[in-house]
Amino acid sequence: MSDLLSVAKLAGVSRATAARAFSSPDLVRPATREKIFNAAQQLSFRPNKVAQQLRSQATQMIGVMVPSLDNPVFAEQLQAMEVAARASSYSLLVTTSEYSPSREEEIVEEMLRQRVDGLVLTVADAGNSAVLEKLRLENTPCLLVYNPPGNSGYASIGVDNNAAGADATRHLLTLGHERIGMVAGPLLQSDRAQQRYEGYRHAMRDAGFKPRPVVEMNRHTQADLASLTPELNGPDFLTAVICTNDLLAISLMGELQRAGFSVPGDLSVMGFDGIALGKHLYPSLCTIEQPRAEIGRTAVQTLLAMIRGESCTPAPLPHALRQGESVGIPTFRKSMLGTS
Amino acid sequence: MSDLLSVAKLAGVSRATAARAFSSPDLVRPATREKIFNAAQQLSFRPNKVAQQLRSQATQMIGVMVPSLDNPVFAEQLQAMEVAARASSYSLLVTTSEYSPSREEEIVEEMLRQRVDGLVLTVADAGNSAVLEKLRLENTPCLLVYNPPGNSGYASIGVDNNAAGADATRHLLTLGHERIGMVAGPLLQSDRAQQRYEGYRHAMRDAGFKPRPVVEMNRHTQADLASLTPELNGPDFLTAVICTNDLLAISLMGELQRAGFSVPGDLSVMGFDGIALGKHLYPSLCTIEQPRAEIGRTAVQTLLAMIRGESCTPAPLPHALRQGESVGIPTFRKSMLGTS
DNA sequence: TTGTAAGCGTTATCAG
DNA sequence: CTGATAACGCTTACAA
Repeated sequence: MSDLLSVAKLAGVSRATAARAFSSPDLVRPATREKIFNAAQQLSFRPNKVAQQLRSQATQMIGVMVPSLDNPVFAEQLQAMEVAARASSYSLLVTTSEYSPSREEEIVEEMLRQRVDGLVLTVADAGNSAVLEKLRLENTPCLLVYNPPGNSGYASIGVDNNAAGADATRHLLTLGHERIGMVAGPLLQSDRAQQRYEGYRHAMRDAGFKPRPVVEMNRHTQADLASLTPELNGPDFLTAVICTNDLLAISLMGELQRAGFSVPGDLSVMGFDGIALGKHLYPSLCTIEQPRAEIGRTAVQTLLAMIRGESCTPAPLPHALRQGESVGIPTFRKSMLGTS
Repeated sequence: MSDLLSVAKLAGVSRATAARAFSSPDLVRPATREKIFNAAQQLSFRPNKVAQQLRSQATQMIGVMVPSLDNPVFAEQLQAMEVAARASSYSLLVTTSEYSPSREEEIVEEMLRQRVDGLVLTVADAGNSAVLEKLRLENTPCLLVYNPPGNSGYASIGVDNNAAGADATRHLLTLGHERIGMVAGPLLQSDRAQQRYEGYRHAMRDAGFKPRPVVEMNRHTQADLASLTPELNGPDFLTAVICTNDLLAISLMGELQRAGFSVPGDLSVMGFDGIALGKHLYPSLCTIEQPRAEIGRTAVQTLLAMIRGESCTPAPLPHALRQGESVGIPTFRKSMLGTS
């Protein structure tokens, strides 16, 4: 591949002049500029970013680590980040940690070696993270996404999970539900799920009801009905559940219906995240919508500001309740209304 | 950030020796090696990949371009690619084209400047693509994913879309459907959708039925019922449809049910892709499953082989019919069975 | 306006 | 086994 020097030679100028023709075209006389561009074309010259990066000590690359792209929340966030980054002529180096702390460390080390200008991470548990500890000693700007801020000393982009969990709960309470449960994936692997649970407990207590223990599933994205069945029977059976993410909620709805339960007739189901698909299902998924695209965009913009040396403390982004057909009035209420 | 030279100085050796301690440890005496490692630790030295890349003229980075990460097919493929790439110590530079040919060109140009070792692309239409034309003049290895091979002269990883479209159709025919339609997003933007349609036509004709024109939606991932309604009424109403991707199918099912139609009672719906979520819905989505993870993995491995200089012609990967509750026996058949 | 020359942090070749 | 030195392709003072 041809380089600047050969372009310069062919154009009959020095390497410096050729370089300037590209980086600051107005510093070079139009005539010579033309000669240089022509030469470049003939040689199909293409500037070498690696060399630029080495020389300028900046890569214009940002390192992104998410737990898994199999969950649309992260994919949708990444989609937005990519668009935002490209708009500022940054590139994205993308990795997935598969929720494993050891992978997290390898990945970050690798990205630091690559000299990314900054990092956008979603870690398992920001309050207790080896990677973040190590990163504290570095001076590469770093920003969290989805992880609750506060636990870690790092800036974070996301919603107030605690408040959002409470909002979800209150929505169900308002409809008349009292026996509300919470369904989560492996809890220890998700600080945000924990916060959502806190919000739930808070709202339940405020309303005078006893919060129940989390029903914990083995996987983050797939509910298994058996774990929930006990809560669906007996005198104290649930009339509604909140899942800590949409995939869990969707698969739970499927399992329930397949087993002959009606949603929301027998059980109201709420999700959390607001992935695009949820709107199109039937019944459509009632959920707390995180502004995934805005989160992605804001993450990029905030990180770029940090890279420029501006210090900034991002505020939580607003979540929203998305109504959906998967939630209804609890059964006992409906009959009361019918007979009153 | 400290560099090799400062490590060397602190260890009291030359830069070359320090370098060797890392790249070929057995070429340096254990004692000095230790000194060097200690010095590196003290200075928290971290090798600079950018410099290595410049020097070695290889980045160990592969450039990936997909249309959009909002569609789980691409996200799931990317997830697998990332794992496979990291296993071979390659990194992924990820971009989205948003189905826009002009973006496709910018992106590829950018990646070539970055000197990625190879490219994995999913383009709108491989048979008629400016990017691919341009790339033909370059010597950066390039591999397509999902795009049908043959049209472009580029190797491609994916299933045989034609055969898969025919298989889908035959599945419905076998169940007794005769009035089968096909629903697609903007056709011109997807060579694979076109091939799937070809397969459908072929299978219909083989069975002695007249293929119908595609019902084309405005968006790739969201069906709108109004466009389909005409086909659902009249004497010639459809009993089954095949959608060119799962998102389309899922949203169509939702719309139908919301409008009071039963799936599959009034209309059987098939998808195409096999995204993970489809299995968990109710009714679960009957679809043609593309082995997304295997596609991602194979793409990486094939590209790495090409980078190593091995020439290889990948074979199409096998697709599979995934049974699902969204497809049933056509109504007129059911009543015939009932009264016979 | 253009040229000269010194790096950016590695690695590889060739001597010692 | 170790050291000096020359690239890799570009940018940027500083000079002319």
